[in-house]
Amino acid sequence: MKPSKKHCLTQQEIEEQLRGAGVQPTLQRILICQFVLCEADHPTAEEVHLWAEKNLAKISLATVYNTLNTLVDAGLLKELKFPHSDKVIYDDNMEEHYHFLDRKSGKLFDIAKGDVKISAQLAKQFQIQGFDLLINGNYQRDLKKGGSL
Amino acid sequence: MKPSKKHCLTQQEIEEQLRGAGVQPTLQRILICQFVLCEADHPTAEEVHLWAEKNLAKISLATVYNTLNTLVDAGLLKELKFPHSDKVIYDDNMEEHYHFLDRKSGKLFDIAKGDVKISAQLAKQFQIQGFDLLINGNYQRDLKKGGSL
DNA sequence: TAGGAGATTAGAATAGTTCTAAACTTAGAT
DNA sequence: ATCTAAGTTTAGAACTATTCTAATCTCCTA
Ligand SMILES: [Mn+2]
Ligand SMILES: [Mn+2]
Ligand SMILES: [Zn+2]
Ligand SMILES: [Zn+2]
Repeated sequence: MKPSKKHCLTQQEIEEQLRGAGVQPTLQRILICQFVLCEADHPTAEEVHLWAEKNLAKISLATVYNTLNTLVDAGLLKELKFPHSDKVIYDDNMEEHYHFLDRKSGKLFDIAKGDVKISAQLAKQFQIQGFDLLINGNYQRDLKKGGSL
Repeated sequence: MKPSKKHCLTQQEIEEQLRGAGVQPTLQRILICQFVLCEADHPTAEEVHLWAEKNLAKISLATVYNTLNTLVDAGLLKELKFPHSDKVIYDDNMEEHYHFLDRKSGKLFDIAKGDVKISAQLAKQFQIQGFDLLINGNYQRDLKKGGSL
């Protein structure tokens, strides 16, 4: 059970994705995509920048922000903000979905929309268009099956 | 149907509330409470400050922040943050409740917890402790009964 | 009616992000 | 291959919301 690489893409595939989204595939953008599209899990801009520094790339912080914003505008990334932090986090899961926040670690987990049912009985003035839901609680790794507390 | 004053309190009552919560009822704090507990609806610190300036009180911005934080710590106010804005908003509704955001106006409405049912079928690793829910959509004021679109 | 805790204040500091404007790179058009 | 214009990267300044600092002020109490 190794740290699942999610979806690994070759440099070629990343370049195609960028071009397909109308974004020039520069060296910096390809590198950042390698991280945010393949490796990272809900990273912040700061984390992207730190990763770049450690991985043979000196990319300015401005470029990190520029690139992340470009990817968001191109529809390859979503920008999210949660109440427990001031930092924007970037999400490569483009499905509509919710999140679970582990209070202890601060780690976020994707929750499929279908796993949650929300029904609201509101006055008819309220025309609902969408829900932002953050579930918070405790994430218990390594839980044995049928474990009593 | 006038702009319902929610719950109007006399200066005496405010002083009692403050003292009861272990907070010294200074002039500045009483004034700010008059606004946040009686008049305002999900205000930001900036709005509290602007209101003070217009209402015969020159209160420094630092005091506005100090007071709001004091009221939060004393349990008279809740501090909320939503994804559509960087500013903290203060909520005098101390019941657990959700919010509806009108996309057009940016206005927030309280939604009673009982009006919404949330049920999540998650893996047992996820031990749910609470939900942060923001419903967004369109608020249609002055809706006639049985209105077709 | 002093002493001292606590409150207020102006302004500096901070954090995350965006802006500015100059330098660099690239993609075409010759 | 060369030129040019458009697009990209960059360092650092600017910006916004909030907190901190440290001096002054207020108010309770002995
Ligand atoms: Mn953005
Ligand atoms: Mn606070
Ligand atoms: Zn996600
Ligand atoms: Zn509320």
